[in-house]
Amino acid sequence: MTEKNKKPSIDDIAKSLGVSKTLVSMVLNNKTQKYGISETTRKRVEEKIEEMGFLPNKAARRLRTGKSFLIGIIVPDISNPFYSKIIREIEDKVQLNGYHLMACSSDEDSEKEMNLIKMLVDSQQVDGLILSTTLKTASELDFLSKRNFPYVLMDRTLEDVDVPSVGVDNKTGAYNATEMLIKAGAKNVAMFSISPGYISTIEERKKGYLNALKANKLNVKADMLFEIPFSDIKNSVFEHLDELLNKKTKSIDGIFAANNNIALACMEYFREKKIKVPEKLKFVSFDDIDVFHFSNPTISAIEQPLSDIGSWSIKLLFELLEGDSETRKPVHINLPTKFIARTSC
Amino acid sequence: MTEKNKKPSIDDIAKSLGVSKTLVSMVLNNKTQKYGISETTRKRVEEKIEEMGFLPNKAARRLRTGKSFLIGIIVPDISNPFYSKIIREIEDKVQLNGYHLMACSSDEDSEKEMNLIKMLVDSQQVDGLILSTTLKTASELDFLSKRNFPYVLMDRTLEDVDVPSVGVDNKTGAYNATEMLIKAGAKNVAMFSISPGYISTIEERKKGYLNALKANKLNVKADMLFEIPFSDIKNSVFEHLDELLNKKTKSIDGIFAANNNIALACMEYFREKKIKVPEKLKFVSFDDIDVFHFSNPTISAIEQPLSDIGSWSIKLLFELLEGDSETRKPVHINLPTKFIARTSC
DNA sequence: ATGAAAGCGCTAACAA
DNA sequence: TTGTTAGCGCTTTCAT
Repeated sequence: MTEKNKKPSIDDIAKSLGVSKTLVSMVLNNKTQKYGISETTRKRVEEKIEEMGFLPNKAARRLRTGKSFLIGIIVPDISNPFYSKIIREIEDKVQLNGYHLMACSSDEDSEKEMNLIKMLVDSQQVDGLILSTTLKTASELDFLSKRNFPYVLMDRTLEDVDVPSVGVDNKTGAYNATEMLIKAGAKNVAMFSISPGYISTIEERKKGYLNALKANKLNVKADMLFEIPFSDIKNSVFEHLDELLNKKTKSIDGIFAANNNIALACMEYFREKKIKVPEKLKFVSFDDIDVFHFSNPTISAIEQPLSDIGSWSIKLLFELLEGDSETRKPVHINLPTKFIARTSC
Repeated sequence: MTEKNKKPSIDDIAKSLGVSKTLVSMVLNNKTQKYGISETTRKRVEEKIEEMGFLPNKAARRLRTGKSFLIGIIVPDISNPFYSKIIREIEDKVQLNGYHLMACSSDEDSEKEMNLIKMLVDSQQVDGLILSTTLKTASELDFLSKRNFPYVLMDRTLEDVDVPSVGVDNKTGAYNATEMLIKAGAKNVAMFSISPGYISTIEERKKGYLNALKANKLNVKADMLFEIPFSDIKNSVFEHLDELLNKKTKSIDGIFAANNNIALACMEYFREKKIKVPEKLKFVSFDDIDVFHFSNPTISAIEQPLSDIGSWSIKLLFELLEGDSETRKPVHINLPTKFIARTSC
């Protein structure tokens, strides 16, 4: 039971070399130039580090410097392909800069999200945060802004918040989607939105939908816009469809699904109940996923530039971290979506 | 520019209460019972903590105790739905125990994986590791075992490794899949495997495939088993299919895809080239994903119990962490798969 | 029932 | 060009 297997510390390196740990630390942090350390000693130290398999203890470094080289990211659900693809993009990018990622799911629950934020910021001490937020108001994030804590909003934004954000043009996307439904002949177009309905992306999509109805002189009735609760999507979608499709009068003939989760539930319904799409019902969804490409019928969808969303988010965050942007006004990136025409409308 | 906004430390709490930080620490760690701290002081401390919004600095705690309450998980690709669903399951479970997750992608690259392991273990000091490994031999992980570092193998296992593992019965799954192809009338069944081919799950699937051919007295020729490189799946699949389907003699009439990535590439080919499935070609895949359920045709697949894989993995890891199992033999969980019959075969 | 003090491994200000 | 030292915030041993 010797202590031989203990991991070497910076002190062990220093002692076995007969130098001070300051020196080792300098080498570790590439500050040999700055302090005019000779090439030879640098090499000697580097070799010893290699030889002993030394890796700096991040906890100690973190405690000392206050920097963790950790980025936190919170999304509603890391297993939703929309988010997992974005996260993957970000993972690759942060690695390049020596950072690492802690990704968490909020389940569309603001309270859970606040807890995650606090744990990431105060306990784990991440250096920055990327938020696809479920929060209602910017004020809930005031404590971050007050501390000057670097974070960016991704996908979803908030009113009156003074931080960088990146998202897509949801309103135009939804407008196009709805219009495509109408052009395909639908006269009675419902939208299946999702709750909480105050989420910026959803609000914009609802606006786009309503605008398209207006622009095409269709009945704009609030009773054609349904909010499906996130926690019970399938049941809720099924109930609504049961009702909407069995109405004697003015049964719907078009549906705009606000996201991929809802679309999948609708598709499940169409399958089970053998609803003919697009004959009986035109259909289009926001968020393009693999399923839409292969399904029968294939599903027209609004595609979002996932990797751009990811890379812009982390780019803006790094700009914040690098810092001299103190006074600059926060950037807001609004990326275009793309309508993918398929057979469902 | 006052220092007011600085986060409170344990010392701040102690001072503002006129007690020692030992006391505060005890309260923080629920050791008031153990040390016989009075209920009243405990309450007083707790209230102050609440009032000042104090959260313990994990870096300091980590440095002091050597425990991070972090679990690392490495999979080939966190955006593959197979893994992202497992990770999600684990995320929920670790949270319950006060742990947090750092998930990383290895891209099927052993070197990258080794680097990730080192960074998670030595630098981030995660308390445990869940590995869906791309490594070739257990010996590469010897340094972990030697240190008695807690980790479990998930999905993929390694020969002669003395740690807990959880996976599914790949051989039987592949056997069933292949047999279904044969029962559906295929006489010339190819398998599209993936490289690196030494991965345990893939090896087992290959064995299952070959066994099924033998058991059904079909030609067992090595030239019907193809290894698709992970980094270039689509092109490789397309090339192989181009060749296999345009042979004058004994063209293939059945394909077993080793995983969902490969299956998607095949399906893409079928679409583009208008290959009739199952008429011209029977098809079945390992890994069930949403796409298979909705596609045209729907794709028969071997379903793996994702949430069980996740929950078993973290359960076994926690058993390791909780510790008194020193001498116990490591558990190996082998979960059953399920054949989902659809129209592709 | 509570406090004092050492020390985890590192960085950075200051000394030499 | 290199070394000494203080201290980041916490837990834990030992005192009281």
